[in-house]
Amino acid sequence: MTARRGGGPTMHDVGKLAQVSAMTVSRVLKNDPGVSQATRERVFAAVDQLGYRRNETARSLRLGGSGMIGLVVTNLANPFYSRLALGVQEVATEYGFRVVLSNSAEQVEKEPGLVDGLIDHQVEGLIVVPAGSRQKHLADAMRHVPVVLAARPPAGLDTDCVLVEDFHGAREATASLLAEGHTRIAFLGNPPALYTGTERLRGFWAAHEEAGVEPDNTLIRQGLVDAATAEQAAAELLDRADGPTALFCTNNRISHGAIRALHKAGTTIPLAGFDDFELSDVLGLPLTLVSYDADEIGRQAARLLIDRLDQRDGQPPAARRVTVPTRVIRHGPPSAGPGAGPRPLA
Amino acid sequence: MTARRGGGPTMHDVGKLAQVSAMTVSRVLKNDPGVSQATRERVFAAVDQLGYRRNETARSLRLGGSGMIGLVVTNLANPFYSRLALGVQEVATEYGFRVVLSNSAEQVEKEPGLVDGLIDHQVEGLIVVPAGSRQKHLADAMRHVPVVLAARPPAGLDTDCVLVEDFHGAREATASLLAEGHTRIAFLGNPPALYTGTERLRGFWAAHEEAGVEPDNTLIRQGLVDAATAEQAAAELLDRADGPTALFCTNNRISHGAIRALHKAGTTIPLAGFDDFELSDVLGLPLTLVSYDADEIGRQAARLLIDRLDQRDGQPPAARRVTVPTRVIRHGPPSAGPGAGPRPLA
DNA sequence: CTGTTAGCGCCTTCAA
DNA sequence: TTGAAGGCGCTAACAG
Repeated sequence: MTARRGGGPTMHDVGKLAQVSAMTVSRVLKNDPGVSQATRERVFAAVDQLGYRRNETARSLRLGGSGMIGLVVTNLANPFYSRLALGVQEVATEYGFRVVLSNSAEQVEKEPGLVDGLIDHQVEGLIVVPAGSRQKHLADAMRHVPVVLAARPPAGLDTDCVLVEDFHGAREATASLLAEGHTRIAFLGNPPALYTGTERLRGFWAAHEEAGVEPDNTLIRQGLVDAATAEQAAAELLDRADGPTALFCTNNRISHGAIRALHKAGTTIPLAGFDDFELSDVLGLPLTLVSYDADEIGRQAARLLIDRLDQRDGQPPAARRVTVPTRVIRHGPPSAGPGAGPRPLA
Repeated sequence: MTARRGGGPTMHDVGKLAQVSAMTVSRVLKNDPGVSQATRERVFAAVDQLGYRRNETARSLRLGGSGMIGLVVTNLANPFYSRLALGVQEVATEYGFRVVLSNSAEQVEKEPGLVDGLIDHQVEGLIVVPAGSRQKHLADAMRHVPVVLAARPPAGLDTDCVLVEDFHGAREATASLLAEGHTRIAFLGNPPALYTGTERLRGFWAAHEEAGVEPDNTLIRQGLVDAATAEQAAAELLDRADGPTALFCTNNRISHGAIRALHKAGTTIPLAGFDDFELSDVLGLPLTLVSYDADEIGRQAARLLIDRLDQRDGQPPAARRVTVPTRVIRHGPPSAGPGAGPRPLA
């Protein structure tokens, strides 16, 4: 309640009460050894009595270095991002940094503003999952603080990033469908402007080539941005006489949409996709999911960033690229194979 | 890269380049009308050339008021909290505040430290979803800044909160099971130390009383903290000869655990619970879910807080209590009623 | 229209 | 072991 703007006791107030100078208070609070036990105690008592809290804003102004790192993601409601954020926080906390989180709420055009805002607030570094393909604002940001990218590679920037084995995972999951005899696999993908979009399509394609199967271009739908668009695309494909015998989805939201389409159509065909999700194992659907540790992406990104922060005075390290492994998980009933065609849902 | 601690150009640098004083730069950046167009342009040019960004830390030190509000939640990975966070951000941004997010990662004992840290960083107010039942640290916090509680009522504090219709929702969902003839409904609940725990149990109980059904105490399990503990509790109950014919779960994680237990047991009985979740409609289970808008909790909490911030100099408003409505959603096949007993899963 | 002075709360440096 | 001076970057309040 004391808190009208600028209220609150200062070190000076504490000092007055403890009958020492503000300087001594500062020393006590910093655990500086050169203070007598007696004054120490008086100071702590005064701190307690006043409910004094050190003003970190003033402190960082003086010291230079706010102890904060910024994290920019597009959509916290997507578990991928929230887990990533948790990973970042875990490592940041360990190294004494605070994380300031910004969320662009799916609006790509807001990202530059968020990045600028974080820099204005003196974050010492940034971890960004770029929402779009333009990274000019990140180049600008790098003039001020180190920037590490997560889940997307730099485009025209020279900096670190943490990536998922997008190509490998997509290839493996697709291969598993092909191995079951499927030759008409639909591809439901996010916009190709995104790295993950093209990379996962490449994996999909490579698996086909390796299996000697020609992908049917009419079964490839890109540019899906959420569960709703994915559901519609899936529904259209399923409705075709020469529809797919299996689906490949490039992320969790697209899988959700496709699953909903299958459900509404009252049929099921095997589905492979990126990102495991909660309850995937109880759906009773034949799922092949490419799973990876989103927390770990965040942890690694934080480590790369903090490492860069540690080396600020020296030669900045060359851009590094860290990869987080994927593994394929099978859920639900064994696939009936392509011959069986769409099964009615039990 | 320029960013060793304390680096970066200052207003003074900009001024020198534009041949004006730092004060004039300040005025230009603040859109102060009393500056000639010519100098304006020179200043902007200099800003551009230097890549200057105003130091918000110094600014807020001077102005008093950081423009930040703090949000403390236990687990961002839970969609309930991430949606709440989105709601807070939405309103905060609208009013020109930045949100600093802290996550206690399920460790109740970390919460006081997070709150203190946010205060040290000069947040102007706090929104907290208290993890435990002790709120002493929040009383301390209120000495410094206004605090608004979300999803839990204050205990021994005099401040605003935003609540869900816990009692009402639980009663309604339970009543719907009772109306189908179930008399042996298991209650799977979180720790009774939590408000939501007791409140939802009250609703469960009230529905029974109204239906003239005596709840079986041996079917009531409280203190479940995550999906795993819930799964185990559900499994034990389902294993009993005189087990329940329906389940009531007090939150999404407990529902997930229970659903997994049902799945592993290869049976299904109707399940009612708090929190709708993704794909709930596709599970093919008879679900009765109490749904509400978690974003809205965040939005309302932010509004209450900002309103308090606006009134800092005047008389602080009396503690307000806002309620977010619930509604009951039915998914999956119609309930077979209690007579049918556990059905084998399709 | 523009500049000077002073100080937000803290800490580094130097002196006692 | 403690204190005084000065300044981090910025901006109100007062000149001019």
